[in-house]
Amino acid sequence: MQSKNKHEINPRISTDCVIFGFDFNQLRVLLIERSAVENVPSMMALPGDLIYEEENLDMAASRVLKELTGLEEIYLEQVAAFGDPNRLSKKNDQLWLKSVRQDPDARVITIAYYSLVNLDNYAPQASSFAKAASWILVDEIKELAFDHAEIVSAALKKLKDKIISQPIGFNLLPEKFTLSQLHRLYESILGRDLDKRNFRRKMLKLKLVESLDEKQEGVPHKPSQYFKFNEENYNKLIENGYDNFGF
Amino acid sequence: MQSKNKHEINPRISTDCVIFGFDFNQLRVLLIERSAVENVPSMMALPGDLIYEEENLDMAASRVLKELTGLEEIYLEQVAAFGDPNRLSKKNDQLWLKSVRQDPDARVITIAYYSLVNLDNYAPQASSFAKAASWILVDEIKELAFDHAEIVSAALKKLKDKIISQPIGFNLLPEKFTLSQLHRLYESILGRDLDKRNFRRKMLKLKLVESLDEKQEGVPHKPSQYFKFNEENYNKLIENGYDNFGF
DNA sequence: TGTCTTTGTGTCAATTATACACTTTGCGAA
DNA sequence: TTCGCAAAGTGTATAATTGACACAAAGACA
Repeated sequence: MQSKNKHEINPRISTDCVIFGFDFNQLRVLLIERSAVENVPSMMALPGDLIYEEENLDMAASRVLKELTGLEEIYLEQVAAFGDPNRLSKKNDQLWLKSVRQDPDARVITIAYYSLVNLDNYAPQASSFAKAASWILVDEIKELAFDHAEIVSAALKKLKDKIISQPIGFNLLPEKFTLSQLHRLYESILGRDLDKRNFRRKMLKLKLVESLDEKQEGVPHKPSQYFKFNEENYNKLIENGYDNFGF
Repeated sequence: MQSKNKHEINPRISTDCVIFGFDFNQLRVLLIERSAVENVPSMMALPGDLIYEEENLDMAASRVLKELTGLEEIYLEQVAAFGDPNRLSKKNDQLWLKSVRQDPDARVITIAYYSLVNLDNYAPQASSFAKAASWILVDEIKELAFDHAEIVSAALKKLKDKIISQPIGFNLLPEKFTLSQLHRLYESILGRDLDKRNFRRKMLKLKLVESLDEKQEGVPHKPSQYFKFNEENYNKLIENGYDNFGF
């Protein structure tokens, strides 16, 4: 780690956050709008910024997320580092950087993080250099700034892998939820249908949810039972090394 | 990504490589020996160094690995980024850095990579600042420089996750191998026993190995059949989204 | 020819995965 | 009031997979 020569550089380091949210129907990602500058239309991007001196990477990701979108207290997990020397060199990205950055040609390596939230609990408030922050349907993302589309894909893959092997996903739901909501959540993330009866059977057998004495009201169909997440059983399961949730 | 203030830094970026090798019995990791300096005994470390300007992260990892150990053409996969501001600040690490680095206090964020090789095919040759490079049993690693023990743990966890869900591991074996060797390989990585008959049944059903018309010779017991990896079937399996190898 | 060592093999029971369709509930419109 | 609607909720049969378990076969060597 100590050799020195002309090739070496001090690149800049940023973090970008891929926050997935679920609106009871579809999976969305929190994106900010990059301001339009001369000849460059505005464009959606992941919330991300450079890290600070005294921060570790996790802290940097949390801070940046809060600064750009107002969201805080979100558990973030690392996706990967993205460091292609050309990751900022698409023409529009370059033009944009030139108009807003002091050192537009500096290489930037980014550490991507992801998380899952119940988007009803988080109303993003754009600030700092973000012009807007909003929840965009994953399926409708077209072009993103820099290599952010690639980062979103990598984060989504990570999320799929994780939800297959571990019963996460309860963070995305409100305190009380119905099994149909949970079912749709899993289908949204995995991008495929899951049999309703088999899904319910599995969930109930694991005892990760317990039914409340409360039903939906005012719906024009049979009201569904509300459930809550049983954190105690979840912790037991994880302690026992259970890592095959099996979807 | 463009705000500017006093907190921001240009840290240095390195890569560290966790190369796992298998000697037909146990899992080992390729470590280099960090030179002793005044008052600091020599210490084992992962091969790692700073990245170059024009390199992407994968290329940097390959180059660094080659420079320090002579190993090349190894497929490396990212583990994670490690960027704690104090990751280089253990006392002995600091003393060592002061004696060999021009800027011992610079913060260094490292991108860790890992791989698996058949160690018979790779005889490490220490060079550059590595005093020695050798294959150390994973179970016998004691203290490593910097946060490298943490990095090895993270890489091992990644390797386990991967070998559970995907039939990797053939890269670790010679072109022809016996099912017992493959069996021991899996047991070494997972750190637990696997039933011999069940293991063989699963391997043969997946058709990832095919038997050769060749047996062991000169062994003082029943000679075992040689097999080879069937790459075609492996690719088919991966294409079909098969991701539950099931160990 | 006997002993040693590792290879190689089959079955049964338990668990898990998959496929599949109808009844129930409550609302609101006619 | 009753009818239709929409989503909730429920059971079973079959196939596939897992896990546990013990002994015979092959070849080397003494």
